[in-house]
Amino acid sequence: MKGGNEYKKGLWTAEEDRVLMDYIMVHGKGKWNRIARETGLKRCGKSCRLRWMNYLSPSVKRGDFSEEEDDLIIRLHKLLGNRWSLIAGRVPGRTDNQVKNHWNTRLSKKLGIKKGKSEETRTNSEPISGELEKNIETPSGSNLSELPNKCPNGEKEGEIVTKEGSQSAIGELFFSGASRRSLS
DNA sequence: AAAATAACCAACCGCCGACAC
DNA sequence: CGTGTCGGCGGTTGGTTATTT
Repeated sequence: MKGGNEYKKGLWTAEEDRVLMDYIMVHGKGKWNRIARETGLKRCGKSCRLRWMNYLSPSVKRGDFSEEEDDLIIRLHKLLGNRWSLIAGRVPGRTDNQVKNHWNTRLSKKLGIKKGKSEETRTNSEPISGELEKNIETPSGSNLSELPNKCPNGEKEGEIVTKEGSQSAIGELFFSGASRRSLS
């Protein structure tokens, strides 16, 4: 506390990125809090994780969102509300932070959704139905329920595993998400 | 051309659940 | 079994860039 916290804040430098990359190449992901201790990097574990997840990970796609991605996000948001990690898990190459930013800065505007009334986006009168589920398609055209998890290198991606035999991927999505945080 | 404003993006913060000790 | 630590999530903020006046 006193004496300040030894962790650095703000934008990452190329050198810090390199140290983080090197560590992950050798030790793999996880154990984020060890990174600072073992590499001398002056970043807390959370910051390292965020940097990797949102920027350094090879599975992160950069650049503009395509029309298909926009559409997919809009549909998923209708179903899931602000469950950004769940939504991002269904949008290949996009992170929760990217999806969240994209939504807040562009899509919500595009749809005329006002900030501050979050539940506006998921009206109570709109049940999660099989109809909607059918409408969710990935840019590649495959149905949501058969979408494999992203992350080509086999990294575990969130808690959403489309269990074989599961009749409703949406159900899985929804409840696994709902279990994390109380749905207010 | 300069100043003001808007838009965008990266990163931080606080909270919560899972897990190890 | 209780406590502490860690990882993950969603909301929010701050800095930078683009656009408008």
